[in-house]
Amino acid sequence: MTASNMSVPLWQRARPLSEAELSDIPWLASLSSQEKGQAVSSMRAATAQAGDVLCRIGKPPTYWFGVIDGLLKMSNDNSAGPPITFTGVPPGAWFGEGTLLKREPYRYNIQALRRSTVVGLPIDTFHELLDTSLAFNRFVLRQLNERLGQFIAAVEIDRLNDTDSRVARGLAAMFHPELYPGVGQVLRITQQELGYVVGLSRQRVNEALKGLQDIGLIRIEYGGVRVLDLEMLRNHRVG
DNA sequence: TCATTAAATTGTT
DNA sequence: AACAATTTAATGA
Repeated sequence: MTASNMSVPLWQRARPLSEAELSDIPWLASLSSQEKGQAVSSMRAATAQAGDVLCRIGKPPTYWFGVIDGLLKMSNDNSAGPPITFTGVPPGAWFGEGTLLKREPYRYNIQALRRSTVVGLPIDTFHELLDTSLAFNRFVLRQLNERLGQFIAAVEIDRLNDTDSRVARGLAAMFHPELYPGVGQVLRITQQELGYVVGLSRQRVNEALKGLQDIGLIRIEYGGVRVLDLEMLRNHRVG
């Protein structure tokens, strides 16, 4: 899967957000009307094709990103060390605040696994909202806290180095209701895409999914997975 | 809206 | 990696 575009042209095709898209953004509702206007007028939506890169390791921070529709992955390919996918990035996700806060270069790549609708809030607006809006601060803080919990869980599972558990954790992470409110009970992801996210072959993912389905944690659907017991999926271990 | 066809996805070897 | 079976998406009457 090669990137079909160069560094930034994704945002040259950017457009204002539709009403439906705006209503899908959870933190907008808690802003004052003035702050909301500020955010809405500076935000841009764009369609990323499969393989498009939204941000690259080492590039200066430009936007706070949101996913309206589709699927992205966060990884460290083409950096020193082995390629590792940190997580899949499903609809409802907002990310990049850590990099923006420190005004440091991105530490990961974000790439579209399939055609996706993404939103960018410029870094300047991001900081203005941080300086003026208590509600916005609360959202960002909660976001950072929830994600910290996810990464701790990730380290825990990776120590076990069990592939079934990696699939379970990767799935459970993307079903996180606070971080990814756009997902719901059914995550739209193909087994091929899940393979990219957890770093396994499609065949291996297929076997792991069947195992998870047998013990009643998920139901495999065409082009997606339905979660039946998120708590058990999170804590899944072999044996 | 329905039938037909093409494309995508899955399950299996 | 390749294959067949199944599901969805697209097309046009």
